[in-house]
Formats: sequence, structure tokens, C-alpha cells
Amino acid sequence: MKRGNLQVGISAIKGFNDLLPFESGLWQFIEQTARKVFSRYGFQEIRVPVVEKTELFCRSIGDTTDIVEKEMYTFADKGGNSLTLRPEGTAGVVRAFIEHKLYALDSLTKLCYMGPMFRHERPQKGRYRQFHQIGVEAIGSTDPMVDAQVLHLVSRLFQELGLTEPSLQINSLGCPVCRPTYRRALVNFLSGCQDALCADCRRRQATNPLRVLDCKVPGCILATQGAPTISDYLCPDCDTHFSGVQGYLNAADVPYSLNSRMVRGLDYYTRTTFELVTGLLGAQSAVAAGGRYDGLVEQLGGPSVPGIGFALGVERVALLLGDRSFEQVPDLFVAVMGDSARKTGFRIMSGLQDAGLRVEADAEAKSLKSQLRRADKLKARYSIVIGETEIETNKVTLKRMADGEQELVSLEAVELAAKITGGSML
RNA sequence: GUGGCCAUGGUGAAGCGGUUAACACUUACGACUGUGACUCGUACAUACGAGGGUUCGAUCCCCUCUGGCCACCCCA
Repeated sequence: MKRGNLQVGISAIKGFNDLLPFESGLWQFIEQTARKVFSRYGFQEIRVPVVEKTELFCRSIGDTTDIVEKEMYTFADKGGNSLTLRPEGTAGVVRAFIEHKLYALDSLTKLCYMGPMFRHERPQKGRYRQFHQIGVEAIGSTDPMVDAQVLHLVSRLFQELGLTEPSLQINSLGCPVCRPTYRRALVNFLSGCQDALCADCRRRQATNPLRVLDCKVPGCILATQGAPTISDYLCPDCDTHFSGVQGYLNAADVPYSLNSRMVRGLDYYTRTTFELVTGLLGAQSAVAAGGRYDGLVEQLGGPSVPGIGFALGVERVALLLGDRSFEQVPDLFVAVMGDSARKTGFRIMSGLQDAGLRVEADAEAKSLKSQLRRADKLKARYSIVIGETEIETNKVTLKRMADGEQELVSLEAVELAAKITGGSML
């Protein structure tokens, strides 16, 4: 089947990928590690729809963000409602939190989720139109300890994934009280050095001035060297909160660095924001990111409840983890010769599978050689050959594939299982 | 949405305006008719992304389209 030739076959759409058998083990490792770590912190899984009313995302993410303006998969359903494929996870989780009044159950709700997100962007390394996020949301408290707990969790999760390279960077974006002041100061500063800025940044100056601090153009980095820093403009509450977070991080030896130029793309972020950044993924440096969203729940029609969360990009983590192999090899391969042996072999195989062993056989009646060749290819730990002799004597040779050592054992599932799992062979 | 690079079999890849599209791997079968790995043999692209053009002739030249990769914007 050739791609791009509709007459020959249909291919997946741009930016939508298949996860093939030889890579799914890696994803399962990521997901299992996340579940394991999350449960230690008391986060429970929530599963929300992949499609929501468009309005939910407009109101949460922000009408003027790139995500809402040009990246959403939006369509009308048959009833004329405007729906969209979720571009991120927090909005839907918060919607469910409000809709089911989870705030009435506990003062702090800790949720986690994993699943596909959709953004109509041009695909590139580490960026796809359907991508997957694993995230958590802790809703109900402004206490800096909650921030620190989420950050500790993130840091721990990456450790357990075996990734030490991505480094944790944190910042505080302030709140609706102090951010406007800072923004004004920044705009003021930028208008003084307009000529030194790139075209994009001159545009950003009006649309999203904080973004200028994040520009990669050397001229802009130089020009904004003396720009006002958000930390100098935090109101007393935000300042106390941010130093509180750092105090907890220090107390628990969570490694991090301050990045006062870090900006987040979604409108709902307040105060603590953070990213796990890496230099190994080309332009996609953020492997995980998140922050506090103290006004979001109320903004979406819920009670005035603060929250904080983060999400990691599964594809990006998978890229960092690389070619690590997670293949599952069979414990035993059953080769057979002759029709009656096929039945016996099937009986043995089934019995061992019932006992919890991974057992393979060749589905087709092939030569013994090709059956064993398959055993080798599958990297089976042991193999047996069942023929007339074995059936007559009720004994079979159990062969350890790694070194060819053999032992005669009785042709019964229980005995074979004991030999294989016990590892007591020879 | 914008830009750069690219497009040969299941995979990695050579190749030249003109009838064998190299090599390697993978896969299948066999040499070993009751024992895998090593070795050896055989088989596997009417076909070089699609469409059009130039030419006596194009996989190799030109155009369009489609697709891929990477980057910008933005983001996990």
C-alpha cells in the first residue's frame, strides 16, 4: 500500500499516528509509572470526554490564545451545537469537577487523567495533531504546600521514568492584582527598545508582551536584558506564596531553577507556573508543564476554588526514553510433530497459560526446524518438542534456549510450570 | 498559516537519460526426513509517491499535486 495514493489505499491523516506493537510497551511503561506515582500522592483517575462544547475551551483557555484562535478541531454536530476535540485536559476535568460538585466531597480534590488531545498545528518533531497527555489536577487549596507537592510529584515521576535530563524551571506569574502592573511596566520598557526587537516581538508587544521575554532571536534576548522582572512586581500575597513554594521545595530537596522569563500559553494560569525542559527534543523543549489556575473554576461557573495542575506530553517522554525495549518474551515454546501431538501440545499450552505462563506455538503445521526457528525468533526462554515418543512415554525434553541445556520431565502442565517458574532446572 | 529539505521493495539504502534497478537486513522455504542460534542455497520492486510535460527513450530533466521530515508561529 502506498501512501498518498488514494486509489491504492487509505492512510492515516496528517499528524495522527498509529502506535505500533513494538512501541506500545514503552507507552505502557510510561502510563504504569505515572499511575504508580500518582497513587502515592492520592491522585485518583478521572475520565472525561474527548469532545466538549466549544465554549468550554474558549472560556478557559482564552479567546485570544493561538490554541483557540487557530488550532482547535471544531465542528457542528447534527443538532447545530459547536463542539470541539479537546486541545488540553484541564478544561474538561474542571468542567466535570463543577458539574458533579466534587468540591462538596472534599476540600482538596486530587485528580489525574491520561488520554489524547487534539490541536491542528503543523506536525514536527515531538508535536502531533493528536497527541497524548498525562496530567494531574489538585483543586481546592491555595496553600503553597500543594504546589510543592505537585512539583515534587513531577520531579519524582521523571526520576522513576529514568529521566534526569529534563530540568524543572519555575516562575510565578502573579495574580489579577499584580500582573497588570507588571504588564504595563513591561510594555513600557519594550516600547523604549522597539527598534532592537524582531518583527514577531513588535507584534507580540501588543498581543502578548510577556512572550517577548521568551523569544529566541539573539537581538531580542539582548534588548530585553534589562527588562523588568515579574518577581519584582508580585503583590505581597503572591510573593509570600511563591517563596512559600520554594521553601517547601528546598525542604524536600526538589531540584529546580527559577526562570523569571518563563511564560505560559494559556490564559488561566496564575502564580506558580513550571516546565520541565530538555535540550534533546529540538524545538520542543517542554516535556511537561503546568501551573496554578486560581480563577478558572469560578470562571467556568463553579465556586471560587483554586487549583493547580500539570501535564506531560507522552510522545515527548517516549522520544526521550528512546529505543528502550519492553518486549515480552514467551516462557515456553511448544513444538509438535504429527496430528495427535498437536492436540497434546495444545492441551499443554492451554494448561500452562492457565497457570499464568506466556506460551507460544506455531499455528501452522510446519517442519520442526521452522517451529524452533520461530521459538528462537520469539526469544522463548524454553522449548519442548512433542512427538509420538513423548506421548508414549509421557516424558518430554525441556530445553533452555539460552544455553541449550536439556532435562527430561514429565509431560504435564503442572510439572513444566514448576520447572519453568522455579528456575530450578538442572 | 509560513519556510527549508526530501520522496526507489517490508526496512536501510546504491544507481544511470536507453531493456538484469546493486548491496544489506527482514520475511518464507530448504540443506538438517525429531531440535533453534552460525553457515549455505532459493524466493521476494513489470517497478523507482501521483499526474502531466520534454525526449526516439526517463526512476534519473521540468511543472503540478500529494506525502514525509525539520524549523517558524505556538505549544505537552
